[in-house]
Amino acid sequence: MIETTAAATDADPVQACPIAPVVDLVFSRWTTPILWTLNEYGRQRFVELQRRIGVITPKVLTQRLRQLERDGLITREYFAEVPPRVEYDISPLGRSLAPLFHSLAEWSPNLAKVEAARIHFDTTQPPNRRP
Amino acid sequence: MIETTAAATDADPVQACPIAPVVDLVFSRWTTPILWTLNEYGRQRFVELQRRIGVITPKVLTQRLRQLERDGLITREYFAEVPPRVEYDISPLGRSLAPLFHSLAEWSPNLAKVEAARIHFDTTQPPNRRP
DNA sequence: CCGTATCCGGTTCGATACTG
DNA sequence: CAGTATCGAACCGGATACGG
Repeated sequence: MIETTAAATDADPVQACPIAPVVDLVFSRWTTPILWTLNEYGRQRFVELQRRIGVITPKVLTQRLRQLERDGLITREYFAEVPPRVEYDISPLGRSLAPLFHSLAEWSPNLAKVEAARIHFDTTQPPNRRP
Repeated sequence: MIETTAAATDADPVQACPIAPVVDLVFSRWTTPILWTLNEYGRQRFVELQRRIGVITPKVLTQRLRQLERDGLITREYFAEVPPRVEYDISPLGRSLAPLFHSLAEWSPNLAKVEAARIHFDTTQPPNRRP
């Protein structure tokens, strides 16, 4: 590596957490719903995505779709019709994330424990300082 | 379900992406490095975490630690010594995320493909509009 | 050592309006 | 239909300083 000091080595975020790059890639804002929807419902066009995701504005949806296309996780196909039609789909690389989504879905029942932990924390730990 | 209109059903973000709550919980900013470090290096104190993670400020680290403690993913133990000592550790619930982290680590070799896709995109797709 | 308090700058998001 | 342009606002997150 270029950095020579031990401090720099310790301070390297990737060193501290090797999975951080993957997280940034896959779990950035809006990327999860987009990939999930494409993986679950298959190839679809812009407005379908927008309606299924629910609240996202066209601007932000476009931004995220471009990003995911650039990263090779989704594909975009343009049809020069009137009215114009664009179809998005998940790519093979994007589909390779499916097991990951499956793991996440499998863990989701534990959310009940999280909710219980929050209630416990809020009822036992006062908002002010704690020893 | 309680919602009766189809529009509301379609617009429900959780409906659109059931794993979104888990993602928000586990992959919020800084939570991944914190959980990873605790899971990898075991019980440690505040400054150790701070040095391993690298660049995080005490304020933000405290915020995220509190959040994770409240969610039941980590534990905090205070020792009334001089100087005071605090030790954090991953909880059983937090440790149940380990397979997830493992899946992420397994996927990380694909980052090379992402990098290649970006280069391809940047060299073939002009910055201006595309059909 | 382990935080908390305050200020402040930058990203990012949403709302809105408009084009091909 | 599928975006793009512009604007304003909110939300972190970092720097700094201080307290138990």
